[in-house]
Amino acid sequence: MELRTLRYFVAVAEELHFGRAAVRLHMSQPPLSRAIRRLEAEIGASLFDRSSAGVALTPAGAVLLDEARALLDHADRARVRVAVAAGAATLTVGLLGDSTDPGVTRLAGAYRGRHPHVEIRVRETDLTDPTCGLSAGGVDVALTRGPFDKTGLTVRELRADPVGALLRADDPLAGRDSLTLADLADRRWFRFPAGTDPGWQAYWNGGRLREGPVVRAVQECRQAVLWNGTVGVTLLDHEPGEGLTVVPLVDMEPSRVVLAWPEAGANPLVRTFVAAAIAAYRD
Amino acid sequence: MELRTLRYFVAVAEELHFGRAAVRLHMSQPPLSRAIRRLEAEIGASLFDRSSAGVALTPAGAVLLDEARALLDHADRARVRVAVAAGAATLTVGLLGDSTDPGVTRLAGAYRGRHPHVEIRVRETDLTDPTCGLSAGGVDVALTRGPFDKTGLTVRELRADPVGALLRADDPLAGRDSLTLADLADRRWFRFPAGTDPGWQAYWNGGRLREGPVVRAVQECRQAVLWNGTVGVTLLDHEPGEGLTVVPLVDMEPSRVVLAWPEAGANPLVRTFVAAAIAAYRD
DNA sequence: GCGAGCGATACCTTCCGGGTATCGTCGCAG
DNA sequence: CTGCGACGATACCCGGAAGGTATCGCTCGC
Repeated sequence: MELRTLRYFVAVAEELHFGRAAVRLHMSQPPLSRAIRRLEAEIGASLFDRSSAGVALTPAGAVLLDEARALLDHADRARVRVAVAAGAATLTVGLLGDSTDPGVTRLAGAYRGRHPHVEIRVRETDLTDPTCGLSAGGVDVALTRGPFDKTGLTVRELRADPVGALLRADDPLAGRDSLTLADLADRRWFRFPAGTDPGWQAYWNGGRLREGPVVRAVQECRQAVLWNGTVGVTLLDHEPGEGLTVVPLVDMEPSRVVLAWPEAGANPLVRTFVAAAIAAYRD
Repeated sequence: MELRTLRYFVAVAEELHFGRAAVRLHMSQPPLSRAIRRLEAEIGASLFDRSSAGVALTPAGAVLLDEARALLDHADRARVRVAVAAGAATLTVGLLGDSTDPGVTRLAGAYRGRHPHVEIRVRETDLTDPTCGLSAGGVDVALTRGPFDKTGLTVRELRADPVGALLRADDPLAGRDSLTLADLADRRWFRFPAGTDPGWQAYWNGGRLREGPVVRAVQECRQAVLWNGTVGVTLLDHEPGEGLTVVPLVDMEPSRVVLAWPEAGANPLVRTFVAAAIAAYRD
């Protein structure tokens, strides 16, 4: 009954679906099934009813779910206390510049509530670094958006937001209910400066690099759209700003809010932050 | 920071000596050192000061010791609660017959205090089965004495008691301060019935099988000594009984109180019982 | 009746946790 | 001051567990 196994169990118990739980755990389904079976053997009781109707918790499983959550939470708190005792109780969170996501402040607040002795520093970066300083160092964990080069990083998706084209209100396409990328194929798109992560750049360009003005921040993007009709991609629920409208792009991947942190050598508090973030975004 | 690693850490922190901790954990010293180093790397702080003067806890280590104990205890309780929910909250403890060890009742009491919802059944056996019914089945864990055939069993030593020869008070050797096995080489020793564990039989015969009356219980042994001067081996601090004395045997291994349980397929509560027993015997 | 979905099984590969042997360092005794 | 013993660290090896891919068996809905 190791903690890792309990994390597996909690994932399955919450998803009530081995496949989805495996995705959440970044592993494939067979070893997860096996781990749960071993856990059941060790506990001496079956934890799930697997029927054709789906997966359900047994009474013993329900008890273990409570216990496992409490135990994992306890472990997280223990980690933090040790870090505090070691004088390493600072966590630097990288934040994607101009983010209007209200979850961020709620998240930081929730974390401070759980672990009041940890000092959280937020470092905001412009749009040209989707890792928010992770690759440059000095940042322990980044709350940002994909996609970007993941080598050396662990990435956990928190949410997916549908996106749309940001257009001038007087654009011929501004009145449409929805658009496809083909509708915008011959437009100018804004670019990021040379050296920006290619995957990130390509995403905001709807799949391929195109010509257009170079910008670094959300405000610059808006101005580029206003000034010369450059196409921008933005979140559907963003307030577009004066003179601008947003039209849903039906064939574009949603923008994924992700948490990213170094695979190794990380600040030990990162795990606790990740856990808190996942819990906060679950609602 | 898995639970197993924390158990390792607690052992080292309590022994303040890697070698002894490794013995206690039934492993060798190098992997233990490595595990602790990995834990320190993961925590991001050193937990021990290793100096030539010995091993000492750092402040962070002291905090982790508290946290780890609490966490391991929490895990044990969680185990028990799940077992209770699964309706498997019965533990059958085998006890070596005629044991006068006062720790046993204290132990059962301590366990009931920690885990009041677990029903403990005590099954007492005579001296001919040192595994107290473990090998026969129906017993989850045995509180007994070594040595015996350990195949398929895990054995944990709790204490070692010095032993002496049990002699009639009017025996020529009864007045001696101490004896060696050589002093008793030509005596009759009691035997156990055929089929009794050979190592066990040999131990109480001082190393080799000898001729003598067949007995099954402590009272029979005493009577055999009284009736015909047969030699018995018993604990130094046992009350020998009317007409009998005990003389220390200086060249005999002490008698070890041990806990034994099946290596696999065990009742999941066994681990919690073992933990409680070790804690109770530590004093 | 058949395909899709889902958990279980089979089997392979990799790596971690365990082992033994040995080293480096330090205190101590002769 | 030099050899020796104690002790933790290091080097290296091996078996098994944990992870992966491919596939099966069952059930359900169309």
